[in-house]
Amino acid sequence: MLSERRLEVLRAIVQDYVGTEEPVGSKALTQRHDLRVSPATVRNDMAVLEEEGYIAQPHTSAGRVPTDKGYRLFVDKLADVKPLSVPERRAIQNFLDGAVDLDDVVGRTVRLLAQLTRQVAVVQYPSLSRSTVRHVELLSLAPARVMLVLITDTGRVEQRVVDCPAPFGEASLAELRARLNARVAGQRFTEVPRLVQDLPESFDTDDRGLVQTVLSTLLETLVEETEERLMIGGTANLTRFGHDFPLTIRPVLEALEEQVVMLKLMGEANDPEMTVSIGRENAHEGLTSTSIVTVGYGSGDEAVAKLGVVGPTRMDYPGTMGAVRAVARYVGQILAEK
Amino acid sequence: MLSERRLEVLRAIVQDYVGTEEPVGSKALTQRHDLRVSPATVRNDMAVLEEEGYIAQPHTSAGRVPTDKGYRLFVDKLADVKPLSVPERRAIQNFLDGAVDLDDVVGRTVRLLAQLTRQVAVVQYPSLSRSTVRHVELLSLAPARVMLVLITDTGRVEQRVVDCPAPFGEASLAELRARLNARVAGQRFTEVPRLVQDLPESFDTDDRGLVQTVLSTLLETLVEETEERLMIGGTANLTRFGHDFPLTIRPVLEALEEQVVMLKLMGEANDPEMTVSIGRENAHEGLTSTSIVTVGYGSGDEAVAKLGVVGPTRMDYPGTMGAVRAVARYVGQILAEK
DNA sequence: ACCTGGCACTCGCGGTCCGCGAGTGCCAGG
DNA sequence: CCTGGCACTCGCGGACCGCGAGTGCCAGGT
Repeated sequence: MLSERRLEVLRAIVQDYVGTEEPVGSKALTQRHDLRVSPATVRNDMAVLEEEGYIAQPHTSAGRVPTDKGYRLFVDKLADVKPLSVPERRAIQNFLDGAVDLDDVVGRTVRLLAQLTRQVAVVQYPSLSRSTVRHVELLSLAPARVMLVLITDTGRVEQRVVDCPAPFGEASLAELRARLNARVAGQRFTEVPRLVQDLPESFDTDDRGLVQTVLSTLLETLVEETEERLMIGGTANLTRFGHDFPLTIRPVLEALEEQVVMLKLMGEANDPEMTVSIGRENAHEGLTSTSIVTVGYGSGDEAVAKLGVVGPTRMDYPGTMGAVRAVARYVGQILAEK
Repeated sequence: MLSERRLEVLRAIVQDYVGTEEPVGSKALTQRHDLRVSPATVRNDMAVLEEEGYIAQPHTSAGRVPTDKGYRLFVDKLADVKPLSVPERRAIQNFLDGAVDLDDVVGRTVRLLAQLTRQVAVVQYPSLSRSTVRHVELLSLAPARVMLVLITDTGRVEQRVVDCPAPFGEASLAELRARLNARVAGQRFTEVPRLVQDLPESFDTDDRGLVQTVLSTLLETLVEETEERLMIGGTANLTRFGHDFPLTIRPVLEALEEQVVMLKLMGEANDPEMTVSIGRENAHEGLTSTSIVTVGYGSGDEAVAKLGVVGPTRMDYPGTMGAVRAVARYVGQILAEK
């Protein structure tokens, strides 16, 4: 176990390095953080920290730089989440309050988060898997064609065109619409399959084809749309990454564009409070020199989706974590109001 | 006016520079493009071309590089749009055919275009202003609350919640739904205001409040949604931009994230065939070292939206233009099938 | 009038060399 | 266990330089 002072030294190294982006030496450390000991002592501590793998030297005779393991310890033990200032909070609220629909809420959240953290922001659309059905609408487009519209309580609307095996009457469609809604309106998505299971049986044989086709499309839509989508913003902030540009930035941009990748990574972030995934902890090659801060948000007590930021491992963790948490809270409020 | 051979020299310079990314000298030119003249002659031609502003030297004693004006001439007079190969065409079609809904079509188009051109792709959602109403659906959510769902012929669905001044009966709502659809279904957006103008008068005074509120929300939605949105992809290709990275790439990323900026730029591209905006011709600071190739696409004869790519001024214009045009055509076909 | 080979000149690029200084490890003494 | 001192390492930035690609110009040929 590391002594109190050594932890203090590690904390100082992380803070300085994050600030200056340059390897930090023993002398500079003692000057900027009154550690009450001499550079020589700090050097010994640093030797130990290096031995243990918390810091490393880019080259002999250079200062030290935190390793992934060092950041890990910093985040777990040494950093306090930095709360936002009052004006910042007010700005968040004002900005989000102007949103008119779900797309707008997500869009504003992304821009906000990117601006606050000066990093790349990623916001997942509220998941459908935990939401409920507000209404299912069926419209006949042609003798054997139905448009199915699904409206959720988070304000999302999905629509599909269904081709039926045989023509059907307007009355049958109205009947189906009524009975379907009676069963599923207000219910959770996950409940729907069970609730509609015996619905075809209660219809005339003539209409079974229609009913079954519509239902299977509905269930498909529910499954498909449970795959979340996300919005990304602030990629311009990647340019602040480092000097060794193209090599670092390219795979990051590629990963960000692969929504599947991001969804998977965010899916793995399961801490109810907040998850920080550092460097090589990220299960994706292109993101091994980035850290991802993720937190869940939701309209009520329950999280329905996640949001977060992607930045260099060398980032301001306390500040970033504070901003991410604050934004998640306010978005939750906004969604609850809707 | 420039002689035939000088134009030929300019074309050769553009082609070589695009290929090698390095200033091209007189000797290399004569070797790679049998111009049937000696390097010295080419040098004289180059001197003239430089005098006229079509090419420039980065430094004395370096090769020549095309200027914006040079690319302009190249695109206008010297370049033939390069058609895609058969396998490429087949791949496009296969890829786009798999799309399930409008979002998917746009998403796939973006990825396709980015991959084909190896540049940043921008695709505008089909504009509502020229589309027609397929159906308007009204659902009562609460005694004085209606949900309005607008379905367009391009497959887009918009929804709004309307709060009415007073409660209303289910029958009134059905009545409104029927009459409203009778008037606007199949009609263009732009016609809708005229068509519904006298609708309130034909209802009982009791229901006028409902009718008017719903109608005004509908009209609002039409206006709001005429503001187009767009999808962007392939930003990772920006890393191939050049060596002087951060300075070039940053403003481009910023511009791309400002949808307003991109919409404005695309809006200015009014050539029915294809528009190429080169370097400083772009009315946006951050994009003065990029070129934008834009083309309209649509489900029928008429263009409903635009798509294109953003890349360095030093891009393969014939190839890019060919890819952009081909993709626009296939997307048009897909939309028409829906 | 135009093209061409020859020639002197320019100048960026890449390589080498070197001194400075920040940073280190170690040691002996408090 | 901390500290000041000391010798050592080594990356960085600047100075220097030679190569070679590229140029402009000129005189002679067609």
